[in-house]
Amino acid sequence: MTDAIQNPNDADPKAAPKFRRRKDARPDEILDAALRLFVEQGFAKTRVEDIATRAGVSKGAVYLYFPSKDALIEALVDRALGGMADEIGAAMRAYNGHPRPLLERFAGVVRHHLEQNDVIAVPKLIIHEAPSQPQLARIYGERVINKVMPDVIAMFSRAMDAGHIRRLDPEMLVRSMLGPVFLHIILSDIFGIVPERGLSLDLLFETHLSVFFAGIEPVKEA
Amino acid sequence: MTDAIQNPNDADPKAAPKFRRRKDARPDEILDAALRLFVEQGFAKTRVEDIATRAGVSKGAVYLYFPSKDALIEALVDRALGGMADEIGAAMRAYNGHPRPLLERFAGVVRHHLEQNDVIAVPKLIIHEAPSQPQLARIYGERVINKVMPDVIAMFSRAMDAGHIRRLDPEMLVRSMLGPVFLHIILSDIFGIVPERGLSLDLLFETHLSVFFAGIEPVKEA
Amino acid sequence: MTDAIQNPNDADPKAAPKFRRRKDARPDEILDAALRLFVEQGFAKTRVEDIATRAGVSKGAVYLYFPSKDALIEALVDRALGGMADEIGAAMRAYNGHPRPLLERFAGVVRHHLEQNDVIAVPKLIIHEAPSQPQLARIYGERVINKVMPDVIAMFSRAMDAGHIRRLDPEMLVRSMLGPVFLHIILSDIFGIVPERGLSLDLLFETHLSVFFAGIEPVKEA
Amino acid sequence: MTDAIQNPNDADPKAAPKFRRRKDARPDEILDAALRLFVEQGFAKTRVEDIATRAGVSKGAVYLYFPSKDALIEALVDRALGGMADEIGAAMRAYNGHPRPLLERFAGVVRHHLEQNDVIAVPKLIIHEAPSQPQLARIYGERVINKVMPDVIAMFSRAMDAGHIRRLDPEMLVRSMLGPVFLHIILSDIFGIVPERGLSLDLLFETHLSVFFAGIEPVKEA
DNA sequence: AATGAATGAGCTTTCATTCAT
DNA sequence: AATGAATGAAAGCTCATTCAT
Repeated sequence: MTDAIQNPNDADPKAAPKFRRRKDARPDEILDAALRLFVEQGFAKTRVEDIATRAGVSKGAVYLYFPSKDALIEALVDRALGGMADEIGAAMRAYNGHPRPLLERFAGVVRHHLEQNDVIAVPKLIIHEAPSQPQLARIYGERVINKVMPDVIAMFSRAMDAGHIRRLDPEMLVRSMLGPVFLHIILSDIFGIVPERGLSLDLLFETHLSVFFAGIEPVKEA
Repeated sequence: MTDAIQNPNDADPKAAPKFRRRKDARPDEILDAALRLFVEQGFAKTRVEDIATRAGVSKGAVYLYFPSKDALIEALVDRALGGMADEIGAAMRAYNGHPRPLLERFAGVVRHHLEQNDVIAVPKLIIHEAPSQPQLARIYGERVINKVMPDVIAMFSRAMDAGHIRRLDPEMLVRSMLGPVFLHIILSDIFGIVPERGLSLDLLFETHLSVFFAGIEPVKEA
Repeated sequence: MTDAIQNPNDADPKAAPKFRRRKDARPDEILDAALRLFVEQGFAKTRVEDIATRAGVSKGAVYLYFPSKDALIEALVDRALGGMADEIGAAMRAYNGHPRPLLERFAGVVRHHLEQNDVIAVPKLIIHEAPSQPQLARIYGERVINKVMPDVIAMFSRAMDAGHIRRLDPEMLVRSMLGPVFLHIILSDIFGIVPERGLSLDLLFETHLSVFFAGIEPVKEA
Repeated sequence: MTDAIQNPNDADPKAAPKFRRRKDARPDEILDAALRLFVEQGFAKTRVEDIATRAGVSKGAVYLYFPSKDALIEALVDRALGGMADEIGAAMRAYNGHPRPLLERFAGVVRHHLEQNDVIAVPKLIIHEAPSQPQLARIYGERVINKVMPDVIAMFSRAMDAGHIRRLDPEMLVRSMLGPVFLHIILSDIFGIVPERGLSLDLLFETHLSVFFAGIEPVKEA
């Protein structure tokens, strides 16, 4: 899943004059090219020919693997629906202690992906294209968000029951947990608003986690 | 602040409840129609003729007031840039006490607009169209976000100096403050993910503010 | 006829706050404006609104006097069909001596119009618009050219009979007489090819008439 | 010289009398269709779709080879700029005797093209479209007229120095030489004015050359 | 399997013409 | 008589999709 934007078409197209690319690589290369261009310029502004060129194939070849331009964006979402959601869900369900260690572990993973700028591309794409491709948002919402959300909520609920954190609406707590990171991404991605100091992600996570965990700590009796 | 997308028929000076119309209201009516359609279906999928029809005029009339389709989206952003940013900035600069009352007041305003679904439409539009219309994001970023952000940051800094809240990076604190609300909007708007219980906005603000303010409270000495 | 481009809209449109322009001036002012613009940019590239503006009236006013844009160009040709053709024809028919004095007199008239750049505008217009407005060329050809041509031919024939000039096809002689002037106009008008020295018209007429008259002189017996 | 509008199907290297077609001939076929229509109806009145239809392709195919409608007319002029100007110039520069034989040879070439109605089409087009496409006139003027003119002038000057013809302004002499032919073309093309007797071109050249050469003959001493 | 020339529906934009005021 | 806002047909151009090679 993480190779979503891994090997777009490593520079030299005719470097392997004999080793025909493993057949199955083609569709993925096309999707990689499409994802990049969709994120860069939006779905509507991206021409199928551009995708083909970027993927190092001909326009016609795209249609050998995908029946339409719309199918490309759907395939992109499909490809991104892989294990992650299940993994996260499983981890959440299996967890029982104070949320902090678990969430800090996930923070590390998210940070990694943000730096790689890979997996994040698909959600970004969906946000941009949601109005014109509502089915995407629906699919992604159903297959990713609705899959993970209940497990996170349940994890928070257990933590409240166990007294690890104070009692709050667990569904809204998810927004408090993810919102700041989400906003940070949007600000830097769309508006190019990046804090002046270099390691902004470090600072973001440090600050956010500090506030969040202090904010959900059980109230200390006087 | 509320005039960002105010109904162009307000403040009608000289009755004439049925005729009138021409010339004055037109541009605003067209922008209203455009905004609605752009948000509903995206800029690319919206045809100029649709906008005209929705505004109750002919295709040609749109070009009487706006030189191109692109100009429509720019005019929309321009129209939304009114006083709001200045007002918020001024309020922030004038403020000196504990952030809570100030932010709760703003929470109320934001809630109101979320329920009206008016002013929020333009930022939503920008988020969707950012890749294909980068100049929009730039303008909005420069004229709104960069205008308000420093004042909010300064307000947080003063509050830290005064010991009202604990010392944290104020720039990141802005993300912690706004992020959860922002994510809530995106989740409900794009993915249609709405908490089952009715008054989700109440719950959102209650939970978020509770966590946020508890999270930034000065550390109590042992 | 020579006022065709005389008074387009002498600068100040509201200089005569009381003396309403003689009603009948309007159509002529519109035609003047139209002729200028048609010659400058061609018929197709000229918008009715531009004509109206140049004439100092509103777009709608043009349609008060002319039923369509096509009608403008036809009216222009009509207006140019005035006396000149008849005058020239009459002069030709009345003439009986050696062609030289007569033609030199006409050369002076042509020179004058070339310098004024007025009457010449309509034939120029016809040349440019002939393919898209064939009826214009037809009318002009029938009402001007075919009217004058026979009289010139007859004049040449009489001159041959009288032994003033040598025997040549009189119809072709007309081309020899007018062609060089015509080409000079085209070269300077379309290609901007103007001889370096200043008084090119002087030189043109001097050279051309010298060659022409020497060329048609009766052959001297050895 | 004759390749200016040469049939694009010449020189077909590998038979295939029915298939073939694609890719190679297309641009020329489109230009041929465009030229015919531009000359027939003018640039503005000709729709790209008409050109496509006439060329036997679809509207889109035109844009496969030419980026815009304007580019078509420019390509037409470009295509016509081939060797002709150079050839004529070279012939003029190389020539030293009495102008008559040289010019009579060229008269033959011109006659031929007039009968073929091929190369002449482009200058005609330029004359008609000059006001709306001034760059065409500029290009043609620079690359054809200004290229040939100096050589013709120089040739006349040499002939004067050698006493072959009498001393006249050589620049104006060019107009005397070409003007009658030019006017003949315009008269027949635009106004449909054709002398009644059949072989008008024969008569034209005979008369014109007779007058011209008699007109420039050195003055005989008494 | 792969290509890329060709197609044509669909969109933006222009502007002659109309008509309420 | 005069205006200029409004109309909508018409045309240029794009690009997803097809298909002969």
